Amino acid sequence: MRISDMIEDFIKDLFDDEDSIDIQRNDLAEKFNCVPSQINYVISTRFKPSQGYYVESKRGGGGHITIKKIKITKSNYLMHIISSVGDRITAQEVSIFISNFLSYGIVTKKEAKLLKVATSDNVLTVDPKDRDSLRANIFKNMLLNLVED
Amino acid sequence: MRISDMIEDFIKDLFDDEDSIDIQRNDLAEKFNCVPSQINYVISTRFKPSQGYYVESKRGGGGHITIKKIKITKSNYLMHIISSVGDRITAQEVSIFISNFLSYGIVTKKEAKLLKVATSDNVLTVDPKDRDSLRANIFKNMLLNLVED
DNA sequence: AAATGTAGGTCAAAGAAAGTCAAAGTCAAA
DNA sequence: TTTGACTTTGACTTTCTTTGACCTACATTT
Repeated sequence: MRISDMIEDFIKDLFDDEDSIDIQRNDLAEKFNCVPSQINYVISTRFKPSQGYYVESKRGGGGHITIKKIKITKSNYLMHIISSVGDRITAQEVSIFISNFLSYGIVTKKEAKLLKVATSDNVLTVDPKDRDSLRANIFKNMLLNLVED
Repeated sequence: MRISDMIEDFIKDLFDDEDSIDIQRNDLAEKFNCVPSQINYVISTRFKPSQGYYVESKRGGGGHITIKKIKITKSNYLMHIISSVGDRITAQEVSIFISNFLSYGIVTKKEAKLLKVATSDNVLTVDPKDRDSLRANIFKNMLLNLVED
């Protein structure tokens, strides 16, 4: 079995009822006798939004990586959307999603506004060729955090 | 947990209904077994004026540090933040803003999560040198949408 | 007024994590 | 048997925290 797979399993076992776990990259790397960056590899390939995970981290003394698992019990509608959105998405497509969310009543008006503004062309002041992938990223991660517990 | 975080929490707990507190740098340092300048570090990273606090101090015998909470209404508060955020902002600064929003009760938990996600380093997959200005943009625009009509 | 003691302030170096990226390796499928 | 996707590795980078040496300001004595 590959090291990456073992690390993946190990991390998934840490979610024992909890829906959020904390790891230290270096500790984990040491436990598995691999380079620290392999932990990043595992996280970026196996704990993606499309797989229902949200990741954040902090560097420096006391640094750590937090992985949150989204419970798919109730509203798997959002989860379904998240995994169906690819690597890139236009503002127009996002806006269609959002109006559907609104009409299904799965987001509030305010949440809809936040989603919209954070993914709008005006706000995403980056090279246009990179905009749709940045937007996809922001959109999916925001949706992850709207999934009900 | 980091010492700096414990000191931050300790200080925040001192605001028990009061909107102004007094501390002695050396006492606090001793309580937490750290060097006095660590108190300055905590204050300068977590209690900045732009984050809704303002700080004054006095040296010499009977010296002390006073930290005051800025008291204003919700939309004024947001407007204050929006105008005080410059062209660039780090994820850390945003995250402090957000925890203040939460403790002032001016955003819901979900809104806080959305703000955080849409401005986090992990999600803003752009050239790091452009990240802080993109973040400032997204953040300020999202806040504008939280201001009550 | 000068000296002394008591606070707090500053800044840079050292330390502690995590992130990035590309090269090299592996392995199955075409 | 070549190709291409996936994995492993490591050098280098960035971010955040901790520490300490030295500085400045105020108060109290002499």
